[in-house]
Amino acid sequence: MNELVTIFKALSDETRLRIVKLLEQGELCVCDIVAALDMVQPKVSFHLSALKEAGFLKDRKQGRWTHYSLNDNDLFRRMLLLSVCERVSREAVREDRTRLASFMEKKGSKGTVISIKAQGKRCCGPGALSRHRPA
Amino acid sequence: MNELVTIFKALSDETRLRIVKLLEQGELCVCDIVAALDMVQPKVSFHLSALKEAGFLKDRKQGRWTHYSLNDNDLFRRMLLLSVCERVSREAVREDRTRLASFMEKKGSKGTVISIKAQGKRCCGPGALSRHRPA
DNA sequence: TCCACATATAAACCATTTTTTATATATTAA
DNA sequence: TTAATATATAAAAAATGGTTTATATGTGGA
Repeated sequence: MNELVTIFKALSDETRLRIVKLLEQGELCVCDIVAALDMVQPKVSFHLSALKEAGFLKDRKQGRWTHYSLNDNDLFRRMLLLSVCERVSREAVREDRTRLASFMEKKGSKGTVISIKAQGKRCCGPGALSRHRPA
Repeated sequence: MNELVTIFKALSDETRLRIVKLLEQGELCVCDIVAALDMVQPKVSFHLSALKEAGFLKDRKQGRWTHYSLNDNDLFRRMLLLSVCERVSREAVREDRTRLASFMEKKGSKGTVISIKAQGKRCCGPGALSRHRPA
């Protein structure tokens, strides 16, 4: 019962739903999410860790970056993530997407990028992680 | 997005999951639930209203009693309720069931019962509301 | 080595939720 | 009408959750 409570609690916060919706497109590192949500980094880390504790996210450490992505190991959680992505309108996260895109661009042009093969890990939704996604 | 948060918030509390699990068997009035959970009545009313606000319950007023039951109008919520009932173990609510049963019996023998046709409204789960259930 | 960066964690603070206690409302029975 | 019962609501207290600010940790580059 406790696990169930943790699962639902993780999804009962707007910021966390926005994070899920962002990750629908594929993995992101913390600084991407910080830019997309336009929030301070500890706040984002707090919510990421709530989602991770509940089993919704996995992380991949690489150098100084931590990349988070939706965790599709468990069918129930996957179904919930899918429901969330379906139900959070494109409109609701348009600005997040805009900020993310412009942050990505800035990173690209800065030349501080380390080249990584894009990893097409996806949990749900129609799109696929397509962009070349270094940090 | 707000509605989604409300939905998940409603399910992210142990007491409310216990209530859902109790109502799996069919409608109950507040005093039944109070007895089953062994909690004070305003507390139970508070949680019932959270579940109702989120669209998980409907109520039926009859005389001095309010009978609550799972609301199966919406497919998404129904799926969530089903998931909850599936995942909350029988063990986890055994004592609730025991207290409920003995409360029912007491009511029955007290003779203060008003006769109502049992209503087989069910949302999910294998059992059906079978008992003759007045308040 | 030293510095800058990405992220995590801790502590203090603020906000929301839950619980308790008290009381109000409505209904039925006497 | 009065008393008893079932439930709801309100206000205060307690608990939990989220945000902010400051700092720690770990990594890679100069």
